[in-house]
Amino acid sequence: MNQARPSSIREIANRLGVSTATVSNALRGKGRVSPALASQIRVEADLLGYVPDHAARALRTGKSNTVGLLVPNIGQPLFPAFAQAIERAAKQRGLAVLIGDSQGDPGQQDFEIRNMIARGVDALIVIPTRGTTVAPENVSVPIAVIDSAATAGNIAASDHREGGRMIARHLIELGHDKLLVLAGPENSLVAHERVGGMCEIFRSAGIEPALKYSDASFEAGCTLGRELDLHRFTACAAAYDALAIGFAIAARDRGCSIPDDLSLTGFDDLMWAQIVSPPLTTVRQDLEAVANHALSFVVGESDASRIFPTDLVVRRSTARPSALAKGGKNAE
Amino acid sequence: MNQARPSSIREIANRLGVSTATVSNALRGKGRVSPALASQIRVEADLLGYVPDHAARALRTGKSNTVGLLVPNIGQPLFPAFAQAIERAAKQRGLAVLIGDSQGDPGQQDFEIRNMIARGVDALIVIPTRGTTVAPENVSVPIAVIDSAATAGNIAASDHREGGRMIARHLIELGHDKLLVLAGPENSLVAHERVGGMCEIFRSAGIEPALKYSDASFEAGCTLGRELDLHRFTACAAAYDALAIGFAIAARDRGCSIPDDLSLTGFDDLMWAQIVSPPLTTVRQDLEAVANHALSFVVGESDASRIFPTDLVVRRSTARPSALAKGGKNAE
DNA sequence: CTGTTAGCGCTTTCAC
DNA sequence: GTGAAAGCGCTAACAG
Repeated sequence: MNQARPSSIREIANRLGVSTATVSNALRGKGRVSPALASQIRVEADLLGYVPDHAARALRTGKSNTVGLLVPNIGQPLFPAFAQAIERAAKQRGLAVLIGDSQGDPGQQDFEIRNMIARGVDALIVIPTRGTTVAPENVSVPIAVIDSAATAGNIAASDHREGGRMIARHLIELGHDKLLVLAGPENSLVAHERVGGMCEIFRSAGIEPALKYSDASFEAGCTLGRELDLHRFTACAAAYDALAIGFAIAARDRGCSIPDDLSLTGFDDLMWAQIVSPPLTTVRQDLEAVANHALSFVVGESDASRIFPTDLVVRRSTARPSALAKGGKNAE
Repeated sequence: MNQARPSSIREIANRLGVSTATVSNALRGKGRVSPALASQIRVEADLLGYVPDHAARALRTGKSNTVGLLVPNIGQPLFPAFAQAIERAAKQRGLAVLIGDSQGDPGQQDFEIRNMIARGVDALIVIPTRGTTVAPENVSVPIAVIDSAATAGNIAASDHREGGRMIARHLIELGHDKLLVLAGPENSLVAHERVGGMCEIFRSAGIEPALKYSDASFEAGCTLGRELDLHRFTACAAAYDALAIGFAIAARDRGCSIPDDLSLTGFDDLMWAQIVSPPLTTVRQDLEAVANHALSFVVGESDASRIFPTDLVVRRSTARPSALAKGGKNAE
């Protein structure tokens, strides 16, 4: 079945006794070709199953119609969802996505950036690994950094800070006043924004929350849930769903009931946030919008940095503190 | 910072007064170049920050050093883990990965295959969307299909059938005799293998399990857990972790305690299988090995189809049926 | 050992 | 409207 050499523009040209330039023009609707000839060429082209050679075109035009996407760790929740959103946005624009995984390693991240540029991507979309900065200087392709409003060079991100505020307001409105914040990694700007937003609101309500830093992982949440003195708090706000879920499991093992003894919130609205029991009150990002803007930027449709609103998703892991709502479980 | 045109092989050649061929040879260690000249060339090359032009090389050699990876839905658990394994295996061989998402749509899958080939990938790795076949005929690049031993043209897969047998043996050994099997989608070959393996063992033990087909999703598991008559069974074996987890949640809501009232097993060992309560007995695939073989195949290091063993992971969701183990919870 | 030459398949002036 | 020709940057024959 496989013809050794796929047919080229020249083959079409020869068979029709026209020039390659005309074929090229006809097939791309550029230049001026008589409608009759043009359609004749198109017919011949798909008769031969002609497919333009990508490398040749890229060499000639200097554009590969490919973008690189660099994620910290595709195995971690949320990044796949991001990748999917980016892929969709790219496909929509006729771009392909070269994927790279930094595996949480800043060195790998640098390497990948170089590597992708060497491979001729037209643009780069980078979700930076924690604690790294991506400097678009010294580099010949547009780079969109997706992280947080506080990140230098950030181009598209969710409003993590406002998300934090929403969570905090929600807890305050329920009447909570003894707050534990699982703040995630100290060097994560995203976590820093989320926690910063929460603390703004707590403090303006005259509450000083207890902050606990840790990894963003489920396991870290477990550890914290096992070790902390839960009785000192009426609510716990985590900077990541994974953290909250780990915390919930550990807390339950200790006989702490959520939300009766302690309200709990997460952040990200992972698929699993609605699955755990009780389903988690959390904040959802509009990944589609973020991805879309990142692509708009790198293809030059937009030149601004944008921050996108998030949604508070109230589920059953939050309730009034039991001291206020005596006898009424899950009171709204 | 950005020099408009990155320096080419010719620039190096001119500056050193040698030919481009010599530079090319020197830089790639091919042909014969005197060591002195070669090192001189290398010095000049990285002085100029020379980076070979990928498109030009691809055009000339006909190889892009890029593989396409096509997954059914990167947003679904397990596929990200796969993608990561493939990416690692590819990077190891100096290949980049162009990622495509079929979004569960056979049409998209076809489109993506064509598209990637048109983009000049050297090879394709396809995890087929349920109910589809990928015919490597009519196509000019090697394709490795990753699915199941029963899939036509499969090149690398886990031994889903033996995994099913392991689960079944484990349940039989515990003394279960009233079996419910959540069989997943009827048109999934992977599910079919898993369930087939389970049933082999159950039947040879004289047990006829009840089979329930459904989507592979968490939600489908919930529905089944809500609707089925749980008292008729001592154990439930699901073809997917997601299904098992959904089932567990729904069953618990109905007051059914796992594993006391009902043992439960999953399949895949998702990150969440160890997180749910109780942690799920399940089967783990060696994704790394599967990914690696798929890559070996497409680069021509291997020409065989291979099936890889799986591991039974026993956790706390399985126990002896309570009728046998009266008074002892979680008896081993 | 090193240089010359001839393209890979395409797009793009520029002439007709 | 159409064609001739140049050349993107690289590698692979072959000649010296």
